[in-house]
Amino acid sequence: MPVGLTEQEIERVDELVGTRRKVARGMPLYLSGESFQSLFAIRTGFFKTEVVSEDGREQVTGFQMAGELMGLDGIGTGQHNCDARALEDSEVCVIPFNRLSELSREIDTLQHHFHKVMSREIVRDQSVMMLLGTMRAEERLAAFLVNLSQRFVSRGYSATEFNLRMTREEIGSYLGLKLETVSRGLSRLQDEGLLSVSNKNIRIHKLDDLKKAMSPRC
Amino acid sequence: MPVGLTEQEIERVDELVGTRRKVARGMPLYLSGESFQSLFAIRTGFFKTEVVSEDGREQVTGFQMAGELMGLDGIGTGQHNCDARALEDSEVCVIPFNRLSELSREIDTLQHHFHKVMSREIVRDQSVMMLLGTMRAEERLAAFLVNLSQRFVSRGYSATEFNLRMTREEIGSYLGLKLETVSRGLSRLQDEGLLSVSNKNIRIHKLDDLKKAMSPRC
DNA sequence: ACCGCGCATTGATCAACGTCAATAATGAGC
DNA sequence: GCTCATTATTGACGTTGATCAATGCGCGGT
Repeated sequence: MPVGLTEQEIERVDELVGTRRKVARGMPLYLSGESFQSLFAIRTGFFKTEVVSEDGREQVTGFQMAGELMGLDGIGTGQHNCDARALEDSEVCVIPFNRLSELSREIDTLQHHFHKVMSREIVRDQSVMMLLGTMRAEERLAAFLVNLSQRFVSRGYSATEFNLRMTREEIGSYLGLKLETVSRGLSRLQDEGLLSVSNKNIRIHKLDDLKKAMSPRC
Repeated sequence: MPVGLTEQEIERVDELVGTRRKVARGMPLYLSGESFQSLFAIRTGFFKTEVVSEDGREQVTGFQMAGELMGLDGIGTGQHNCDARALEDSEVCVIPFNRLSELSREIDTLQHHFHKVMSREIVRDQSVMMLLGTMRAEERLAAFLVNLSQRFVSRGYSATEFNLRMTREEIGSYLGLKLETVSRGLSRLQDEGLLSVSNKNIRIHKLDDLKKAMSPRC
């Protein structure tokens, strides 16, 4: 993943990425409480991460797609702090964390890259906090769809047509809304002509207006 | 901060912490957009961090007290992504990030400690996401006060009596509530006999019940 | 291909929280 | 110590999104 490495360094980073692991749709990659040993880089597929609080509340904390790194939350305690579950048949690279630590002591580009990835995860979480703390239901939905669109396009897929891999309930959990509110919100965005929804298929007609819909109404 | 270092290592970590800096109440430690150079460890005082979105929305993303580290969000982009502002006259240690990087390549205890701190920040942010996404107003307030209480007690202060350094509006921003709702919530917790509020002074009478108030009603 | 269950949509009602407003209390600065 | 601006409290009312409920649809699994 990092750039600017010598041939030899690239080789060593390659062998760091030990094994691959397939995860069938619905199956966990790891569960909260399990001992943390490795990070996981998604090769193909789609995941959700979910935290469960002591009193039984559940919340989806993120959706991860190809190229993204999972498991960073486990470093602090040595145990995973959330469940990671595949939303479709997926494959990940297993990155043993102690080997990553060693190697990043020798290759400073790798070290720097790793620190940046962690930092960006913090910034991402803070923008979700902002979404949950200040946005209204329809704004949250618009922000969610625009974010997905951007991530798809940066992977070479269409910015304006894609399939949701998650249910309305999972979207709602992520956005701090009930599934009915998600459904109504999508219908409303459709009525406004910004997009078409057919089950999990989304076609965005007016991406600019959808971005505007992230801001407070008129 | 890390433990288990040799004499010599401790010395080197000490000289890593270059200078100290005082920040008067209300003054910024750093602002969003400023070039990121250093992390800051709080020696004394109290801070808030606040993000401002493009469309002008503001949200307090955290309150930091002595011993806590600030600035991690800047590593990813090389620019600070939030404003950090002192809520009372404060003093911080300036930790130049490139020197920390170098030193953590040589002292693996330091490296590991730093990774843990970043990871815990991610976990903390996720628990705030859960608070914002699933809790009701009074539950959020209870969780906020219990969290403050725990952090005070771990610093040797009273778990049951302390002064809030922030306004109702700042609490509300952090908890995704309006200041009136915060005020009403505190009054309600007082009516229920769980605590006494007198402006910024909080006395918790029933810490156990306050913890229970974090869970869904009855 | 079919079946059945999970998922989605939509409506009606309600509670929680936001908004607007008026007043009171505090404390920072002179 | 006084004053004024900031902060906090409380009430009345409005809006948003949750809840409860009923129906329809689609897709995964056999």
